[in-house]
Amino acid sequence: MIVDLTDRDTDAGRRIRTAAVLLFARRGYAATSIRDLGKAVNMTNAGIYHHVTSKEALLADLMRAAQRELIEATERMLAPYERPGDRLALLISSLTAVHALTPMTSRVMDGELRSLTPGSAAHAEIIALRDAYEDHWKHALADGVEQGVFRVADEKLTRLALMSMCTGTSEWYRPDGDSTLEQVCAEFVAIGLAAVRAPAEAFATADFTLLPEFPWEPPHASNDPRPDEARR
Amino acid sequence: MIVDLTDRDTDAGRRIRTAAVLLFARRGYAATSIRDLGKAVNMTNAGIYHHVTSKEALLADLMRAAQRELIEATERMLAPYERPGDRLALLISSLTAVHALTPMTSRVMDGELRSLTPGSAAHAEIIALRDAYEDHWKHALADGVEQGVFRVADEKLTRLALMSMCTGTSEWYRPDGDSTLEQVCAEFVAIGLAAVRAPAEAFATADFTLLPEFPWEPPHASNDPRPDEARR
DNA sequence: GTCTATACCCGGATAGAC
DNA sequence: GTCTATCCGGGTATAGAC
Repeated sequence: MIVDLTDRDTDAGRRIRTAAVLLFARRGYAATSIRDLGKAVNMTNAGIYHHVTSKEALLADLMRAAQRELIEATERMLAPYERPGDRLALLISSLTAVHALTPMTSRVMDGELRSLTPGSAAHAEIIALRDAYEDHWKHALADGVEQGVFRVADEKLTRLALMSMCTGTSEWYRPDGDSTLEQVCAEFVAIGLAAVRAPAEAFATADFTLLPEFPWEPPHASNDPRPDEARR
Repeated sequence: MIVDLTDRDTDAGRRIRTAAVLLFARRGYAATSIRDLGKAVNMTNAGIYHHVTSKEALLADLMRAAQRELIEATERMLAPYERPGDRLALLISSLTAVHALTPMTSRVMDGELRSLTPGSAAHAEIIALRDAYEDHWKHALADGVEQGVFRVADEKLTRLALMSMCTGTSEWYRPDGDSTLEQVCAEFVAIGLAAVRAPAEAFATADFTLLPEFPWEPPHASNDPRPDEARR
């Protein structure tokens, strides 16, 4: 569809993407130069352009792949389930887990949409993908309300509140923190189902092996995320 | 303490700060140039420097003032209350209301800490202010747990989850949306108290007249926030 | 208090050697 | 596939006229 692609499946390509995700997540896209990227992978800025058509195309590629994988993983998880309570529980725990386990990719995905030129094909494409993902949430909530198992004041408000809670993990979750990922997800599912006044039953639990894979996500390291509060 | 101040209380100063908050919130600090700022207030870039010592000092000033006002407003609200349930309810609804009513300032406050040079006095100062604010949350949760009125798996996890929910409103809340601010706050308080397993009693309600005032916050306009999804 | 002009640097991106 | 060298625009910030 769009030929503006970046070098995949080569070793240099992967190293560049990994460095780009790290730098874009930490400093932001606008504050990261191609020269910074070059330094991070021991190349000159000109070398980068052998693997990348432009800085913006690189960002778009990362975001496109991340959004697509999130959608596919979500659909893999939801497939066997029909009940809105199960589907909402899976949406909450999978979104939480993705943000906790791949915080750098998630931060780029959630925070750099504004860096794509408005009106460009890439910008429109990423928005469409994000909307396609969010449709799963809209439908789960609408189905639950329609079937009378959810009681909600405003579906949009509820959806956005729960999504904020889930995506927030990319800012603070640490694998060596006080809670395991399973505990975080269980807690968030409990909060979410309480928010829609769903009766406390047993609902589906996320299978983390179905999560998307981002081969370029840098390892969950030292001071990231929130390097500014490492001392806590 | 720090003399690196920006022109306050003059008309030009206010117009510059208003434009800066708008641009920093929309495009990000790094992607906003002093020339952009000049265009927005009908000045050349050189004119800006008559009111601002540097771009970074301007950002620091905005963040410092916003954090200070948030802290002061929070303390005004909390003052009459002792019970952890009341205090948590007020923390939730005031943080939500501030992010909903002054989304641009809030987005800068929450998202641009990384744009202050690490190690600079301003960077350290803003972190200290943010920590001072978050201490109110820590104490409310710790007190509730200690007094046996809250039951919580991990206090840090709970605090960060609830704060994410509250701050998220700066990304999606619209005054002309389906819910009033009072409804949003009430819903979030209910979710928050459920998250700490607090018994359902009557808790204090936020008095919005005690909220901080940001004289530079641009009016809640047309497509902001989330200009990319105006069509929804 | 705002302008024009300018210093100086760094940004994205390309050409062409090796 | 990576380099050096280069183009050119735009960045922050300052000097000095009005």
